[in-house]
Amino acid sequence: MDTHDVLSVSEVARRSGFAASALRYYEDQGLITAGRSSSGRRRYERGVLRRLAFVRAAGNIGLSLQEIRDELATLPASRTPTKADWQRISRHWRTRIDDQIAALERLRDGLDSCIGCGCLSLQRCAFSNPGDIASAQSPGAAYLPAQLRRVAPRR
Amino acid sequence: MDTHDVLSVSEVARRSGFAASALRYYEDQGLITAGRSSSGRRRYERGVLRRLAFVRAAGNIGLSLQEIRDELATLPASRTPTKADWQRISRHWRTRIDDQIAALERLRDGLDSCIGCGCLSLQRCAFSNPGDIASAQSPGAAYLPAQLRRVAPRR
DNA sequence: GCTTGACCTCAAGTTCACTTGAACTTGAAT
DNA sequence: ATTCAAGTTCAAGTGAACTTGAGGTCAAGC
Repeated sequence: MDTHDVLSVSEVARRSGFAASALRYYEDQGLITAGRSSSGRRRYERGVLRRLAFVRAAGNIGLSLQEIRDELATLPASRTPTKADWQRISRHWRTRIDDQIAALERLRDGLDSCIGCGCLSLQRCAFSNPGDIASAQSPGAAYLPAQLRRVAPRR
Repeated sequence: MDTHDVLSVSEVARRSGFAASALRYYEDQGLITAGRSSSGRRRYERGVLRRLAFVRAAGNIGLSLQEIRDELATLPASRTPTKADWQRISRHWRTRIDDQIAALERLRDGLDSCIGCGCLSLQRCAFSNPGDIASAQSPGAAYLPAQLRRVAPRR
């Protein structure tokens, strides 16, 4: 079924869990590459599965396809990534995840303090203060990291 | 500047931090309401600022506009929400945030274990296992709650 | 009386990450 | 020989959450 370590679209789709259309899209976007058979069909090297697993994992921590492509570009295209490669990337991801967690914790704490103080108006509440009201003593809406945040555009 | 406790679009935009176009959109979507002046201009009651702060906060924890509308609908439209109203909602949000944090922590732990074990292939790694490889001993990609997850469609 | 600026409506555009559909070719099996 | 599944390209559609643009109204200030 697998002639020469080369995979068809449907095989890659099945084994990666991505739809064939997504694979074509990713190729279009430069995240993966594929060779062609004599009749024009895509032929994937097995390494593509590693890249796709990477894509999924990166997506799971909230990276955009653009960012994923950039990060994939830092992995040497052909050879299997070294431990150093992986550690560099995972440090990056780890930081990102930590930031997200910290942001959510701040959000939760803000919510808790809102319950505690019973400030129902939400207007002077640090939890969602968008810069309303002259008494801007709160730190503003700096609870979430950019990717999660929906902030009042400053002024 | 504020005649009779009534606010213009630009005032609400400034004080809520939402663009005027967003305010019109939210009205269209039934998240807020506005009266009209004799010449057809929007006239907002001050309460709209509370609702908008609510919208922003809810958006920050990842609720869709649809969900926000549903939750706003559980607040009695006219009167100021009671402490009980707020506690019911905030319990809901609190749970949601906790889930998100827990999901990210699992993701981080998965990442850490990947660094530890040096499994560069990402293929049998629980961190991003998309269901590839017969040795499906890992729990699958159940790391993130639905809203954050990008899972391999099962089969 | 005229310009300015704030406002109005409604349709269409934007971004992201894909999916869907139409129209066509290929390789293998019956 | 024909039928079928699997593949191809390219254009257009999807949905969420808005924004932008065109074209028009209205009240106030000079």
